[in-house]
Amino acid sequence: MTDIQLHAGNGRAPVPSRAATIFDVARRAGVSTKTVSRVLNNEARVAEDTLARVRAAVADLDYRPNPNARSLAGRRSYLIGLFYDNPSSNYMADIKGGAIRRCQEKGYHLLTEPCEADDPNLPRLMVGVATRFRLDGLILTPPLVDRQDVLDAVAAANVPLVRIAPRTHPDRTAHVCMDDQAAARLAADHLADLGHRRLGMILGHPDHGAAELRQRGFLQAAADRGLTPLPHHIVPGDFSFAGGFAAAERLLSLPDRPTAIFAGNDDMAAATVAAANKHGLQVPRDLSVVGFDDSPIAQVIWPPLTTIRQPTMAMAAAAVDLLIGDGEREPVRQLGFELMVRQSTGPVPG
Amino acid sequence: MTDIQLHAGNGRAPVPSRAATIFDVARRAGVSTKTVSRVLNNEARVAEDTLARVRAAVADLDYRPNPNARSLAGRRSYLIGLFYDNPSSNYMADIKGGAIRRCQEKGYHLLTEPCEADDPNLPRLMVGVATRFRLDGLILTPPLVDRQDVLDAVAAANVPLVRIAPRTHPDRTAHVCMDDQAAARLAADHLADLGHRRLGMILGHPDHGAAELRQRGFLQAAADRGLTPLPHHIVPGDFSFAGGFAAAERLLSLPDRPTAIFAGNDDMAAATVAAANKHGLQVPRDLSVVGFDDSPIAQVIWPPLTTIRQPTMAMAAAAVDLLIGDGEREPVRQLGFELMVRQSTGPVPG
DNA sequence: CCCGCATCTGACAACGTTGTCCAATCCAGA
DNA sequence: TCTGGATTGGACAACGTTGTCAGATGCGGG
Repeated sequence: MTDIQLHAGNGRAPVPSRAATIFDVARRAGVSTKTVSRVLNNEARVAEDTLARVRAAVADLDYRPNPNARSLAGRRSYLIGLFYDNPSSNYMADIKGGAIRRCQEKGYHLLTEPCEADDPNLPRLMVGVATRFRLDGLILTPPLVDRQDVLDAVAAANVPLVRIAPRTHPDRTAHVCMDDQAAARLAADHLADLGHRRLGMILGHPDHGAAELRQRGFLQAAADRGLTPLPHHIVPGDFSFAGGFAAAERLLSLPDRPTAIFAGNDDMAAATVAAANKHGLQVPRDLSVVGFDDSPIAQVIWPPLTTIRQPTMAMAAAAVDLLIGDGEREPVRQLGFELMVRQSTGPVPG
Repeated sequence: MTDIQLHAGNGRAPVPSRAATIFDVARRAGVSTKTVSRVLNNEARVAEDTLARVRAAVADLDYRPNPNARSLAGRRSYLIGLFYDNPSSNYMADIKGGAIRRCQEKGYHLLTEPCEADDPNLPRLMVGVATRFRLDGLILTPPLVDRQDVLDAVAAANVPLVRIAPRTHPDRTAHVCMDDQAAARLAADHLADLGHRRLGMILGHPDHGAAELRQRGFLQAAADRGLTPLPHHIVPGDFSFAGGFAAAERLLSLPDRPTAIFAGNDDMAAATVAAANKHGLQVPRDLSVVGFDDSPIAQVIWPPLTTIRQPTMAMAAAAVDLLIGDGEREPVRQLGFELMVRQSTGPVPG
């Protein structure tokens, strides 16, 4: 794990009973508290040796500023809020994980706040939390990202905001996204390449912009191949396992059921595999399934899912970066994707 | 800024541009800020009508106290810290979900902090976060719960602590647990009842107390039935899917492979099912599998897992309750369990 | 009618930091 | 040597709440 031991023996640093304050540091360094504050906040114009003395004192005392006092006095809280209402716990686990990790790296903390996507009070609630905690920024995930009243309220309150995978982005507000449409095309192409001609799709939640883009890419790729999926082979879903299972059952009960199904996300793809098993169908011999996300679930079921790898953790990390923002860069990040061919897809039966 | 409402119309309460402070409330109610504070904190001895006036003012202004100021001045932060280093993201998702929900109900917030279980600096780090944020309490999950240096440091710093599923609890320190041993017995009984006699087990991570208890219960139940599992049918695991997969492969490659496997948790049980599929074995026809936890993964694979339902979310919620504590109750909660018979177990083959 | 004891209320000082603003210092150039 | 601008340091007031403690008020009994 570690390559060099930091301290010998049990010579562990003692845990101080009372945390050091800025006064302790100032006294030890022989400067005023304000100067310590300058050093801590990387303000310019602190003499070299003063800086070194303060740094040393900080290290000696293991001093860390009290975040409450800091955000009460200043305008920063070193806290980022993540609001979400997403049925896919796999997706959210990746989002949270990516955001938390990056926050830790940068000395920030993450406040995760589940909420109700159709709560009319959402703007008030979010702005309330943001202003009270002096949040340094807000991260929104679908479908929250497309609620105009929320966006307006957050903008009016002057709270920095980064949206993940928004449907619309009229004025280049900060967001992180990927090319869902191209990715869906790639998935459909993969199925067509394997010889499948009766293609089915389980759509995502209609409130998510990505759902629409994935559908569009799917249809586009099919059209490019001269295929026209049957209307009743395209069924609604909601990105949840349960919803996907019901949708898959409908598709698989059809007399002319598709030989390949593209599910709007991995949860629904896993549900499709489960439904196939229940119907005595073997994947990929009797049915090919492609998912989307490459979330943990993809490799935890059998057969492991062929899916589009979406860099979910990286997207969340990028969102944090944009918020903490060294400011200069473009407030938009588009990340890449990749088709992960595993064992849930195979040649068309017969 | 202004106290005149800016927009009328769509009926929704407007989002104020600047949050109201305790002064605004005090002025509106015609009392001092201290009295408002009293009301907010449910202190005794506030006259009925004063109380009503203040309550009304609070409601009118949609006032919520600034948490930073609150925790800077007082001793509470309305923040609870959850530290963890657990390989099962399914288990942790339930823990976090249960804790967050209860926190929201009680007006608290949750700070989730992943960390390294073998970091020698953990005590210092945890106490640091706790004192700086004035955390109202700490929740620890396995294997963190059994690090004596952490427990000592936290106790010394006088930070309330609740442990989830600790291995040891010498002095009745606050904790939430379940009877892992009895639950494991139940699982093994179920397999024996189905006629299985060649029982295998994939153990949990040795640093987790629960792993040991589950093993003990398993062996006990076997012994009660006059069965003695072969030593090489009991293989180490680590509660992760990957670890479980490797362990399952070892078991399934054996010439005298078990006909039923009890996995230390659902992640490893799912891995066992996957490994069986890979080896061309059909579950439950050729192999029965029992998991532990009833985490989301149990119903997301095919066949759905027979498993022990552990009330993980309820345990996390109980931990929050103990921390917020109306103080009076016993600082220990033991929650129940249940065998969920689904489709990964069946009669012994042949 | 006044006293004393419960009850209730309010002034003011923390809490630990940052922002504002002015003072001190340093140095080059006149 | 003096001047003025550039640079660095420090005193003090926020920030919004709670804790302390003394003061105001009401009420029953002497």
